Amino acid sequence: MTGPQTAYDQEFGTPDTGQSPDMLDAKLWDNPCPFTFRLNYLALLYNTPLYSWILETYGLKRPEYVVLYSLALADGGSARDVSRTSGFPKNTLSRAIKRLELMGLIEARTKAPGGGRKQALHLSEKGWALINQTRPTFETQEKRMLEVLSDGERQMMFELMSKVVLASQDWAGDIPPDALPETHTSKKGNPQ
Amino acid sequence: MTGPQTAYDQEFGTPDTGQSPDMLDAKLWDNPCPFTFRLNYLALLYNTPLYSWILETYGLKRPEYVVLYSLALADGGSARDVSRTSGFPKNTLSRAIKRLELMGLIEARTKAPGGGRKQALHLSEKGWALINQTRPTFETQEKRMLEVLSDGERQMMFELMSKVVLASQDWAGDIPPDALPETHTSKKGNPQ
DNA sequence: AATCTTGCGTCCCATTTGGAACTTGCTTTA
DNA sequence: TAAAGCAAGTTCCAAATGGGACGCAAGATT
Repeated sequence: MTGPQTAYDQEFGTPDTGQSPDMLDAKLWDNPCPFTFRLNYLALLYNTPLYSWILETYGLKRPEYVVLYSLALADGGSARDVSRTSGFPKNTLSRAIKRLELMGLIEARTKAPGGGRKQALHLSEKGWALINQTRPTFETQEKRMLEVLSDGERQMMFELMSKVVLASQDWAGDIPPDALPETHTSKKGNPQ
Repeated sequence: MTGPQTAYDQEFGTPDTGQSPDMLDAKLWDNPCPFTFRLNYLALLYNTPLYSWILETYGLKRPEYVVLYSLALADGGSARDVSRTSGFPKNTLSRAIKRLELMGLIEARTKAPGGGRKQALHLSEKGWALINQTRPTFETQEKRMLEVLSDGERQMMFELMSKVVLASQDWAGDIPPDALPETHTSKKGNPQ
């Protein structure tokens, strides 16, 4: 379905419109993808302030902090593991890890630089300290975020989200070919 | 790329540690922030293939497509509106809009370049065509994503997410000062 | 009206990002 | 055991990104 619709009646000449058609409302209530919009929007609202706080307080960029956080949860993990569970490409993480090593937040890898095969990474004493110092803030933010929900609702939410994640094998990875509106019928054109 | 194909523990011949940490499991089940991890993880799995498909098929980068999608939902919106509802900074959107205009996907703004005040943006005929052609794929992906849930569960999920979004005023924006483990003064608490 | 204030859009430029090719080393196969 | 295959990590470099300063228009204040 493609309702081209305009969710909000379009004004033709929007008269200066002091009140623009509240785009947020449109995205929330008139969106063909209401779920994934909420997903992205909440992630945004959650991540942005936290990571900018981390940056100005500790000088760590997001991929760097993500590595620390990941190792705190799965000590001995590899760069590849972090990549797969966080979405950052491996070269970005390679850089991040190099810098963390330099800062003494993760233990120096014995493997000679030049890249070997899977390298197990470990937080250093300092790395653990930083995580213990910062993680509570992330936790608190998540708690605040879910404060509107009752205990039962939170539980339900958790179960539903888990269910979707666990089934992600079924839908993630690639676009279903039959969903594609003519990817390459004729290379040029899309003659509509 | 985002096709995690069971590449988990392939071997446990790791010399010393021996354990294969399975970081994904740790992040799912051992995370102090289980909700926001799922949020980010699902957003990642959803966005990545779609936007890379858009890029190779139509040559539009993510901020560009986001502008189109936003206008399709709220025609006449401004760059600022898109920024606030999508999280991209305004200069990134300024560039995106310029390019879309150049490509004829949004109607040329009358306002002289040099920046005026709020400018209402509108999709062109071509812009609508592109959106009508692509939006179904986004929709399908969302449907596939939620296929594991029953109708009732989907409904519940939708309501819970909406509730959290609607209350976002209460928690978004800034870190709660009392949650901060001492930003720069004497440090106390949270040792360990 | 004159002036101040606010806030949108643009430009400049240092920094960051990520695709692609490469290096290295484990694993498999013959 | 040699050779091929494959996957983790690194490097290179062009491109994208976003902070900050600026210009400009529409309220707000007097």
